Amino acid sequence: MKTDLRSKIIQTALLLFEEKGYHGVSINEIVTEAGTSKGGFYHHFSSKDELLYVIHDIFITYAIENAKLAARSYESPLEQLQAIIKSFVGVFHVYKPHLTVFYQEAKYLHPKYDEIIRKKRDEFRQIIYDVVKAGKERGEFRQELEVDIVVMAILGMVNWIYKWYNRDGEKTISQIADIFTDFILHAVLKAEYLDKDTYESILIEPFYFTKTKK
Amino acid sequence: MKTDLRSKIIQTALLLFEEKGYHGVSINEIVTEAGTSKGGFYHHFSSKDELLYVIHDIFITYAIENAKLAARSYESPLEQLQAIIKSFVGVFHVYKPHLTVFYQEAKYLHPKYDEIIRKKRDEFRQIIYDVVKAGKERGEFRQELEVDIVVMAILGMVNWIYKWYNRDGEKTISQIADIFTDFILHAVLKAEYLDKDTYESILIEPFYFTKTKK
Amino acid sequence: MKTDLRSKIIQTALLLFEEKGYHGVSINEIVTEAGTSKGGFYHHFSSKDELLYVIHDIFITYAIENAKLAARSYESPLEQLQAIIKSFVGVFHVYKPHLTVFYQEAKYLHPKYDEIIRKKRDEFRQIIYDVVKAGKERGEFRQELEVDIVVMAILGMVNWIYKWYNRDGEKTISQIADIFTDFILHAVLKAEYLDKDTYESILIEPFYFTKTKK
Amino acid sequence: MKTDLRSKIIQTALLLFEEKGYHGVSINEIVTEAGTSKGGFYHHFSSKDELLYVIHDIFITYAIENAKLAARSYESPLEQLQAIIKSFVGVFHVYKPHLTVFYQEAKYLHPKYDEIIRKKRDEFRQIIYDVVKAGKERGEFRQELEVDIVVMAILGMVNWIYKWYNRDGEKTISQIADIFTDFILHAVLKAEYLDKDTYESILIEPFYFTKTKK
DNA sequence: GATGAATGAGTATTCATTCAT
DNA sequence: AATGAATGAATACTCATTCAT
Repeated sequence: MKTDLRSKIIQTALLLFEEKGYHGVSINEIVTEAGTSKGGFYHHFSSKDELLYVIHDIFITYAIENAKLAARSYESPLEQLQAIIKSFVGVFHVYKPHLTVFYQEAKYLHPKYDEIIRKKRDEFRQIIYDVVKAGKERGEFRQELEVDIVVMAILGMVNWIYKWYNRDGEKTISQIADIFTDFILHAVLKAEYLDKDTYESILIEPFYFTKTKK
Repeated sequence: MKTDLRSKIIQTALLLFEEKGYHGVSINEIVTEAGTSKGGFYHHFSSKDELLYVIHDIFITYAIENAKLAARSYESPLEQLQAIIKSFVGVFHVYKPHLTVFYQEAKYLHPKYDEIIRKKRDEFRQIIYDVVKAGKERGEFRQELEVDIVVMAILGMVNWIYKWYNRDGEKTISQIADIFTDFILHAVLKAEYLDKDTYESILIEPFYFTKTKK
Repeated sequence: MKTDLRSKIIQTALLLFEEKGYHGVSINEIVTEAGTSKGGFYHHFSSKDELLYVIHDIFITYAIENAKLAARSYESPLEQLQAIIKSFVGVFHVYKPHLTVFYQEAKYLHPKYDEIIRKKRDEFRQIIYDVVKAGKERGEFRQELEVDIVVMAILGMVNWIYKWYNRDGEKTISQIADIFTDFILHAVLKAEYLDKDTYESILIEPFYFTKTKK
Repeated sequence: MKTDLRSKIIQTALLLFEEKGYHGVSINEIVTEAGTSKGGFYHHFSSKDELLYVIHDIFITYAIENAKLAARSYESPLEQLQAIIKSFVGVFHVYKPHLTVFYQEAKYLHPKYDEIIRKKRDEFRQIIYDVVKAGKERGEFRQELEVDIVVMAILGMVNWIYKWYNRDGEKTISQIADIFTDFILHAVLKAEYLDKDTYESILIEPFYFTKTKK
C-alpha cells in the first residue's frame, strides 16, 4: 500500500518524540527505527517540520469531529457538556503520543503550519464555549460563571491529562472521564440540577472508546 | 556584585526561552542579548543544561514555599485550599516565563537535574493532595471525591494558565484566581458549605501579589 | 519517434542550465519540466554527466563544421577569416544556450568526456590558426603578428559574446559580426589591404543565419 | 594576526575552486586543506556564498582601482587605452585564480552579492567605454567604431585570457599585453596615428607588475 | 519503454563547549 | 573574571541513481 511507509514513519516518530521530544530525535534516528532511509523519509515529508504538523493535524482534526458529534448527539447543554468531556478525555487514551507532542512542541511549528493548527484549536475551544454559554443562558448552569475563564479551566484540566495518564494506571480512561465530568458538573451546574439521576443517566460509553480495539 | 551577571543571564535566557523555546535559542544569542561573552556564560554556568535546571529550580522552590505558607496560614482545609489556589494562580503573574519554560522544556532536563526537579514537583503535589484528603476526611468535601484524580484536575487547570494568561488581558490574575477558586470549591465542597459567606470571607490578597513591585 | 523525448530533454535541460547553471538544476527539475520521469531520463542518458557532454558535443561539432565550410568556401586567407568570423559569431545566435553551458560548465565534464571535447576544441582553434598563419605567410596580414596570441584574442572576443548577446538587443547578430570583422581585419591586415572595397565585398549572409527559420 | 586564518582560507579555496570549480569543492575539503575546522571557517565567513563573493570582490575592486589609475595617469585617449590594456592584462598575472572563479562561478553568486559585484563590473566597463568614446570624439580613433560593441570586443579578448594564460608559458604577461595593445590599437586607431613612434613610446612597465613581488 | 518509490552518500551549516590570552 | 577564536560532532536536507513493477 502506498501509505505504508508514511504511516510507519509517523508512528515511529510519534513514539520517539513522545519519549525524547521533537528536538531530541534526529531524522536519522527516525528512519533507522522505522527501517527506512533518509531518502524514504523525504520522499514522504518535505521536512521534519511537516511531520510535526501532520502529527498535530491528525489529532486535532479527530478531536474536533468527536466534539462536534458529541454536541450534535444531545439537546441540552448539560448533556452536551457531559458528552464532550467524556469524548475529549477519551481522546487521550487513543492519541496520547500525539497529544504529548502537540502540547510539548507546538512552539516549534513552522508559522505556515501553525496558522492552520491554531484555527482548528480555536474551533475546538469554540465548541465548548458555545455549550457553556448555552447552559448559562438556559438557566441550567450557574449565572455567576465567567464563561471564558471556565472554558479555559475545563480545557486545562483535561489537556493536562497528557502529563500523567497511563494506560496501565490505576484508573481507566473511562473512570477518569466520569470523575472529571462529576467534578465539572458540580462546578458549573445550579444546585437544583445536581441530583445524580439527572446527569448520570447518559453515561453511556461513547463510540470512540471501542474504536481503538486494534 | 558577582551575582549581577548571573542574574542578567538568567533573566535574558528566560525571556528568550519563553519566546522561542530552549532549542530555539543559542548560547551566542543569550550572551549577546545579555551583553556578555561565551566565557562569561561558562564562568557562571557549567552548561546550557544547568541554566535550564536553575530556571526550573527557582520557580518550583518558590512555588513550594508559597504553597506551604498558604497551608500553614489557615487551619481548615477549605481555607487552606482557597489560599493555595489563590497563591498558586498568583505565581503565574510573577513567574510566567519560568512556568512556560518549566512546562515546555522539562523533557530536555538532563537526568541528573530531572531527578531533583521531579522530587520537588512531587512535593508540591503532595501539599495539595494532603489538603484535599483532609477536607474529605473532615467531612467538608464531598465523600465521592477521588482525591488523586481531583488533585490532577486542579493542577491541570491552574498549570494550563501559562498557555493563555496575559498580563494585559481582560481579567487580572486576582480575578482569575477568584473564578478558579469559585469553580474548584463548587466542585469539591459539600452543598451545605457552599453558601458564599463561608468561603468568600478569606479572599485577602496574598503576599506575593505585592512582592513584585520591582 | 525515439528521438523525440531525448531531444525534449536536451532542450529543456539546456534552457534550465543556461538560467541556473548545471549544478543549480536537478534531474527531477529537468524531467518535470520536460514532462517525463526519472526512468525516462535514464533510459536515454546514462547519467547527468552524459547529458552535459551531449550538449557540449552538439555545439562544438556544429561549430567545427561551420568553420570548415567557411574556410573551404574561399581561397584567400582574408576572405576565409572574414567568413569564419561571420560564421562563428552567427553560431551564438542559434546556439547561445549551448555556448553558455559550454563555457560555463566545461569544468564539470567527466574526464572521459572532457578529453573528447578538448580535442574538438583544439581542432576548432587549429582552423583559425591555419588561416591567420596563411594570411601572414601570403603577406596579406601584418608580419609582426604573433599568431598564437592573436588567435586567442580573436577566440576570446567572439566567445565572450555569450556573456552579453541578447537576441532582442540593439544590434542584430549580423551587425555584430560585421563590427567584429571590421575590428579584427583592421587589427591583422596590412595597411594596403585595408581599403573597404577589398573586404566588404564578401559580406554575404552565411547559410546558418537562414537555417534557424523556425 | 587576526586575519591569518581568514586569508589562509581564501587562498586555499581559491586554488581549489580554480582547479575543481566552486561546486566541485566542499567546505570540508577547504578546511582540511587549510588546516582548520568547519567551525573555523564559519567563524570567518557566514556561508560558502560569502566566500565566493569575497573572492569576486577582491579582484574587481583591485581591477577598478588599477584601471582608474591608468586612465588618470595619461591625458590622450590613445595613451589611456594603452595603459588600461596593459594594466588590465597584467591583472591576470596576479589574480588568475580569482578571475577564473570570477568568470566561471559568477552565476552562483547569491543575489544580494551579485548586485554589488554587478555594479562594480559596470563601473569597470564604463571606464573603458569613456576612453574609447573620447578617442573617437577627439578624432584619434576611427569614426566608424561602434563604441558599445568595440568595448565588448576588448573586454572579451582580455577576459578570455583566464582560459589559457599560464605563468610558465612561452610568453610573459608583459609580452601578451604588448601584443594585445598592438592588436587593439590597430583595430581602433586611424591610419595616421598608426606609426610605431606614436604609441610604442609609453610602453613603460606599469606599477602593478612590480607590486606583486611578495 | 516508462514509472516513481526508495536509497544513502554527500552537503552546508549550527552550536555547545574549550582554552590561550 | 572575561574574551572570542577555534573546535568538531551532530543535524536537516539534497539528489543522482537504481530497480521492481
